[in-house]
Amino acid sequence: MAVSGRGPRERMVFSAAQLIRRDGVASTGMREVAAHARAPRGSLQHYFPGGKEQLVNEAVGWAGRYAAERVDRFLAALPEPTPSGLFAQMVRQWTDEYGTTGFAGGCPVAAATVDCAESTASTREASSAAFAHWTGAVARALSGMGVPGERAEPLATLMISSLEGALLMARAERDVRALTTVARELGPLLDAAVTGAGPG
Amino acid sequence: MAVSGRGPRERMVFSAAQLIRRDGVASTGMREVAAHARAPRGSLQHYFPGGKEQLVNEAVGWAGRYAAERVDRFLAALPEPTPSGLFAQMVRQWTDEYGTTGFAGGCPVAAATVDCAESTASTREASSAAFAHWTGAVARALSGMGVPGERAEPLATLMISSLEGALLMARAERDVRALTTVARELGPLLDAAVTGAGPG
DNA sequence: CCCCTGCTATGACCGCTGTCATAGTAGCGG
DNA sequence: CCGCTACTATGACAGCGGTCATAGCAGGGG
Repeated sequence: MAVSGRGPRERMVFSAAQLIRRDGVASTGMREVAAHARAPRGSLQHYFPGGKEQLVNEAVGWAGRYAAERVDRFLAALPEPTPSGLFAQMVRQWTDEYGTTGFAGGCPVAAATVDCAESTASTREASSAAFAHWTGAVARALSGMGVPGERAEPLATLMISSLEGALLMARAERDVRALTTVARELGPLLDAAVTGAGPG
Repeated sequence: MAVSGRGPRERMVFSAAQLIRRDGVASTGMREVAAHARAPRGSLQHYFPGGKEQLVNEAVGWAGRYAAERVDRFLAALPEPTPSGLFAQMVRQWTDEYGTTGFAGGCPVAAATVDCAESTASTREASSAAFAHWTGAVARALSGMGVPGERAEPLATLMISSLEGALLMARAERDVRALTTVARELGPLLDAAVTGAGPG
């Protein structure tokens, strides 16, 4: 359950993301990352000469790419794609995890933003890029479903914002209530955008 | 700009919330809190014999009460209260701050959740209670505007989730775009609930 | 003056963290 | 065997963290 990628470098980035999303950036130690990845401690300074900052940034970047790729996969798996269906899948991924393995982890990008937005410029930029990557994937998916171009990105932002916030509440409450609520409440609004009739 | 409350104890709780929402829980030191509050270091173990955990929990509780009280004040200040108007005010508070003092801080409850949800049970409970307090205030406000009772809390959850998530994106991007977007996109949905016609 | 209580003041301790320095090993081309 | 490169192995260091121990001070009742 701990190690998956092939190379030690890849494993360390993956492990960093795992630990960060559980304990936050500051509480995650370099030695801990190496141990979790079953990688030698000496490899840290070899693969990440930029130190912890570099490792964290790569973990955040990996998380952003992973989230975007997940969106693509959800889209491909939907029999007949609708915005609400996609959002339901995105939420479902989390309710499934929380139902089976518990409420240990949140989103690593959120953790990096909270911990480093003010202190570490490069990490804040990595978080921003990760959000942009993710938002872009969702917006493209919406466009492909018939959502007008100028409404795709705002709706993608709304989806990701709601998901991130509901994740926070779900972890605090140890209950998926907030997640299922936002999925249910937002569904009709998202599907209504396919017709092209939007607000304001 | 740093100190406001009267007693040293109150000031330390307030300062803790300020520093936590900027740097996260783990990166905020006790000595730093005392200095920020212009309070003597020796008072820490006097007022907070439970250590950092107690101080953090009280800061989170304070933030929850403050958020709820803010909602009440927004409600009272609105000429003719609507759900979208309330949400716009809640969002506006943040866009104003980010416009004037910069993107240094986020929500202390979010920070505490990210940093302590898995490691410190009492802090996770404090976060949960803070969210519940806040959600309750919003739900009561919605009810007072004519939103049906069974729809008030889900919508309140949606509002707070979207706000929290947009806060994360705004800090990462150093741009209030996500905040204004969720306010604009969610407004019509919220106002539509006043008529009583809801989804599903 | 004494004692007690609320609060403040400091210094020390220990554990942990990121980082560096140094040295070692494995493999390989020549 | 040499030399080179990629990677690993440790030990040390300096800094900072929360916490504890101890002592000081102010003030008020008796």
